[in-house]
Amino acid sequence: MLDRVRRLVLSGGFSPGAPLSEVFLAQEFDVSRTPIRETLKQLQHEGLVEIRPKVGTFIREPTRREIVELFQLKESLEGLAAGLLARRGSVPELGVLEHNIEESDRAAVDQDATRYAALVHEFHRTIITGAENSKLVEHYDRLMNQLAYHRLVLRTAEHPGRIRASTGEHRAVLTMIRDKDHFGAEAAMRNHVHASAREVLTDARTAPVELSS
Amino acid sequence: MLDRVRRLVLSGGFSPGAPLSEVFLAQEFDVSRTPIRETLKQLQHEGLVEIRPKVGTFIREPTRREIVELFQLKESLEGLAAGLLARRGSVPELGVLEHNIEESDRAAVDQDATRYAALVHEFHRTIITGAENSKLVEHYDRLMNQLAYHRLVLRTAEHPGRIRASTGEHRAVLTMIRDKDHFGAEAAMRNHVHASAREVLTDARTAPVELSS
DNA sequence: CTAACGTTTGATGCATGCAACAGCTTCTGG
DNA sequence: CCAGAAGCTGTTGCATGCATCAAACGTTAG
Repeated sequence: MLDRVRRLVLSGGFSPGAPLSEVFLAQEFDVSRTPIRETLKQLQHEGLVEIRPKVGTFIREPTRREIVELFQLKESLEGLAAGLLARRGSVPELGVLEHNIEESDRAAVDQDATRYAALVHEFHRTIITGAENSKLVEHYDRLMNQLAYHRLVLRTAEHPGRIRASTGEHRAVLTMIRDKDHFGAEAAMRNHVHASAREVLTDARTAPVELSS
Repeated sequence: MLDRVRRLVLSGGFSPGAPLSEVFLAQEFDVSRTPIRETLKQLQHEGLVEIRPKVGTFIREPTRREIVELFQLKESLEGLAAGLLARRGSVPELGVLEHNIEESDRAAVDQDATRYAALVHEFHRTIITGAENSKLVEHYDRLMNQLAYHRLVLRTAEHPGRIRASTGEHRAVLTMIRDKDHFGAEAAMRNHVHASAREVLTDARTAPVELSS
């Protein structure tokens, strides 16, 4: 139930601020209001919706400031993941990551933005899960849900210049992991996420952003 | 409602694995099962309890591995916070932190472990909130809830040796923040959390721990 | 015309009741 | 004495109904 409602919210079918009536969702999923209510409370806890008591539930649009905050967190968490992965004894993910970058390159020259975005997502997620820290995965997922990934990133993926820079940064991260340089891997990943965040934030709107330094 | 039940769980009145019956909690707080159910679902999402479908809700004891994972995250998040704080233009928290360390020193010489632990907690929390990143605060709170702070840390605070080392590390962090050395502040904080985690983990049980490097 | 007020409406908040199921207990056949 | 099955019990899962309240609307006095 939770996943189904979450998917509905993240699908983008509703514009931010749109009301999510309990009775509507109940009819939509053919259940009673009770399980819907439980679900909405959890989604509120995830930051995806806002429940105004006695009024209703609304899809939450993160403010620009919150997006900056989320990217700061993303940078930290992904850096941690890359470092942990580089520290592991054997890293069976290396092959997957290598293959992913090759595919990404191909998608880049084909200008296939959708496929490229999917590959980038897979690259990052492979590193997160490869860190073998289940709590990190939980926090990361939570983070990415709030970032409403698709809306922001898919738009960015349409820029060819960004595509090239991104695969280069991915290669840098991969090299550090292969060399078991956990300090370098963390730095490379943080640099990559930082650059990517700056790109997304300057692209998404016109207002200037200070992400930090 | 959520806070009340959470406090009850964190109070330590129930041993890990103890069942949390909905009807019991409903009577305890003099409400019906419905709001209790909603609350438990959220606490499950926070990782504090485990809901076995059709069976019941139980207080969740994190495994040793999960505690290690949580400390890895803690190190990363607190490092981020210290760095962000050091980057801020003006840092009004400096006075509070300075005062806190002085009080901590006093509590240390008095061997007042409880007061010392409270001050340490306040020190860390001041830095977290001082980073001015609301999402970071959310994730941090979530993290600390799962760590069942009191149980692990209060025990550690009883070691005088650790007390002295800890205030020293606190001072190092504070100095870096005052100097606006965000790189150093992050490193100092991570070092401090790492050492503290190692202390807690080796103290809590007898088994050896590899936190990382 | 405007501002304040009462009314209406639509939603949530919660209590309650029933069905369904996991796990334990007990009974029975060997 | 033991293994397996049947039922028993306590719990959750969910539907439903009523009370409550916020916001919108219309009404009326000034």
